[in-house]
Amino acid sequence: MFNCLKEEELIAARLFELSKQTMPKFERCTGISQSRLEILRELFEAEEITQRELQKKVNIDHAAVTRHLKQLEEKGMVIRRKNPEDNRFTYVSLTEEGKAKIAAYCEEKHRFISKILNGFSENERSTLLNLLTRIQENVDKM
Amino acid sequence: MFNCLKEEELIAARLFELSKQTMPKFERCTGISQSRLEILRELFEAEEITQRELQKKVNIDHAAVTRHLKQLEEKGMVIRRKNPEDNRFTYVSLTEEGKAKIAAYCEEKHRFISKILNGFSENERSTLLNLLTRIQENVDKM
DNA sequence: TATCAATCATTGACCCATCAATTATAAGGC
DNA sequence: GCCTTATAATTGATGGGTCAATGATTGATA
Repeated sequence: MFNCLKEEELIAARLFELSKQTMPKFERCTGISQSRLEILRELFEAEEITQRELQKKVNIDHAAVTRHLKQLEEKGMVIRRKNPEDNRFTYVSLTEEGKAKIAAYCEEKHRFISKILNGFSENERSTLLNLLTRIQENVDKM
Repeated sequence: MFNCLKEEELIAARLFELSKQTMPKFERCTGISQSRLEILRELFEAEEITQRELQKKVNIDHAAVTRHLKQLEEKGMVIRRKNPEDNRFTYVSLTEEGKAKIAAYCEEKHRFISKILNGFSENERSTLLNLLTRIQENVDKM
């Protein structure tokens, strides 16, 4: 009746199901959430970066970024300081301790992803990446 | 250094990004969350079903199911009654009002999904579905 | 120069998910 | 017939996300 069994619907269902199942498993396996690890990785690559810039890169809400950083600061992984030229901006950077910890997280993440894509050929991987990228483009347009 | 630029990592990043962006857009476009709509669709197909069975089908936590149903009940879309043979179980079913509303939601969902998969050929869709299914199988094994 | 608009960061209110603990009921072994 | 065990549902604590409102600072302008 609702015509919900078409292939399109199945794809959407898979995508949804996949993220629903994968997110919590990722956290259990790696010991950190995907968003938080993404933040740390951006910080690692940027050396020092504005909170605003960071927010644009990881693409989650301002508020969520603020809260992540606050917790990371409490854990001693991150330092924040105001831009002396313009007090509205705050720069964020990793502490040495923070940098040291990231390696292990990335290692776990890497292992996790390999398991998920187990059995995929080179060809299949690039096909998949291509298809996902096109979906992403469609979503961006909305 | 952390070897995070491999294709595998890009695929994982896309998948994550996709779900992060799609979920909120889905809700804005359709007026309902994916999980809640999934619950309603299961109820529609099952006529009457145990909360436990429903939980297994939609594959979210018990607690979340309870809370969804409570809200759906308050909105008059759902009715719950205890199994007289075994009071531990509670049956859930849609009200007439609930049934009436689902059609519109599914319509919106359908439109949304079509936009997301815009430009995909029949072939590409089945390839994608196949690849996603294989990822799902890998995730299930973990 | 005093004010208004723009920008960044923070906070509060809310939604949805998880896990762990609790409650209620049923069933089985002694 | 009681006590342990198992199962369903609920509740509480916590984490992560959104949006909307607020604060703080800066820059432009009348």
